[in-house]
Amino acid sequence: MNNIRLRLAPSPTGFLHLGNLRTALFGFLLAKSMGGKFILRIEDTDQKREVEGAVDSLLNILKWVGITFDEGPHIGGDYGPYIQSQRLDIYKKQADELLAKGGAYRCFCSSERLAKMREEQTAAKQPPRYDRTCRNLSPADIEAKLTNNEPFVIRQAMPLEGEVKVIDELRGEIIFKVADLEDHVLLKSDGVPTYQLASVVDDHLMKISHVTRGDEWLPSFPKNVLLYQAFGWEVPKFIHLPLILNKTGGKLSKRQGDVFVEDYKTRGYLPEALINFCAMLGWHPKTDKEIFTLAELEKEFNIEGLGASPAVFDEEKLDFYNGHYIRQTNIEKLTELILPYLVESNFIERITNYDLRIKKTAKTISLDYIKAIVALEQERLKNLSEIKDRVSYFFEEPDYEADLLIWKGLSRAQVKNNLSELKDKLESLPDFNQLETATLAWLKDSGKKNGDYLWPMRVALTGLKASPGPFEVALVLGKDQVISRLKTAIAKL
RNA sequence: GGCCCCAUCGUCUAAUGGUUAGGACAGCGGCUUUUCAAGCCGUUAAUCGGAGUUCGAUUCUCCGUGGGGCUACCA
Repeated sequence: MNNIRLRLAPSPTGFLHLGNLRTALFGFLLAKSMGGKFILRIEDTDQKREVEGAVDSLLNILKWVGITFDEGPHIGGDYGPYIQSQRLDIYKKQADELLAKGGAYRCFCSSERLAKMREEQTAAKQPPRYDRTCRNLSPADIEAKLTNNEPFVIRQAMPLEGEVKVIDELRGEIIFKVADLEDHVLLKSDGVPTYQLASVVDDHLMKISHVTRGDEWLPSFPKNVLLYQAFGWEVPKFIHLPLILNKTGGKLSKRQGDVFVEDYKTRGYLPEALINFCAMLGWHPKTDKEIFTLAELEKEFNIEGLGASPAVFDEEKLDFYNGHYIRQTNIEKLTELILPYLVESNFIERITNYDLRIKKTAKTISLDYIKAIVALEQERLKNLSEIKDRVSYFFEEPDYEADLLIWKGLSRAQVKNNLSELKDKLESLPDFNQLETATLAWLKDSGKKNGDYLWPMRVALTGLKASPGPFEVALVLGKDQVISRLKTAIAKL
């Protein structure tokens, strides 16, 4: 066992979106590929933004895509508790220690004063920054305020001059001037730590070896490094992952439509597709291979393949992956996945588990009937929910304009005649299961053109411009339905 | 405004101080064919701009430009 440990540290403030999923995935894959552990830690230090049930939904959706943890609030571990709100005493102790070491100081400034200060700074075209008033308070002053029960926060005391060199694994060395760093708040006046304190303390105490986080944290990276140093702790490796952008190059947000993983799930995207797609967004293997299962990624993922530039999320490529994995799925499983969509769109109802019937006609149908339909659509679907727009004709008589029956170059009368001939032919078939070979042979022998008969037949059965082929549809529908629909079509002409 | 990050086909990306700048998605064309899809074959399309280093820069440096992020007692 090595000492590689990575963590996912989400705030329970809502649903997981695609960007978070990718961050989670990369952390997980990095941990697994290096033979390390992956830990879940809940960062709930902002009680105001917390959303009820967010942790459960997060756990569910991660489980659905296949991301698992070795330690976390739901399974325990040697470094718990794994929920920050249950670690308040730890942060308090560490903050006091830092106070004693001189790496931090108490600040008694009121939020009113701070607001006014920032206002003045902005007006004077100065960067808004804490003016360090309380940094130079005498011990006597502090003692007096303390006995007076004045509320205070604890701020990190940044070095006054020089620069900080930090190393990001993807970008290399980044140099910050210490003068640009603010003495930010570490511990709020209610005793709850800010992210800056809690994450550093926890990453150290939980022995995290590689910190993966979004690159929106890059500006506070030097402060974090300084904090590690002030504590006298070793700085872990940092990997700041680039953001995912929407097609217009902006930040992913719910205003742009579906960004939550849950949304993709309900629209019928498979976890395999989401995983493969996210993995290729910012990571590339050494070869040209672009199709990867989670298991393969767990072996082949690496830091070297990671890029530092932001990536635009392209749903067409996701569709490609999803179509691919839908085609890979075996028919039993696919049927299982698609059944709920058929129920939801009121085509069928489930009396008991596999006791199915067509809703409109109350006709009982078998699971095999659904399976046959799914088999026909499998190679056409880009996502599961599309099924509802393409298979209505299996559950009700199709409704269409008579003109649709007419194949190019034929007259109405010819089509009508062709359909009649075809109907007679099919009716007289000794074995309906042989309809394809029999019909094709009949057309060929009598010198007829396939399209002149098969297009009208297909439309008569489906009512659609585009659909699976007439023979496959006919076989699923059964002889009686086929003859009946042909008659309906003939009557239309 | 200040600080920081990023920059190769429309999109995701590969490559190296010397390549016909490669692959994938999308697009387009073809094959197949009763439509659609799938599959196969082919094809259009890119190194942000300007200096510098160099025999040679897409690659290294600088300056622009563009995009993004941060700038809270949020994460």
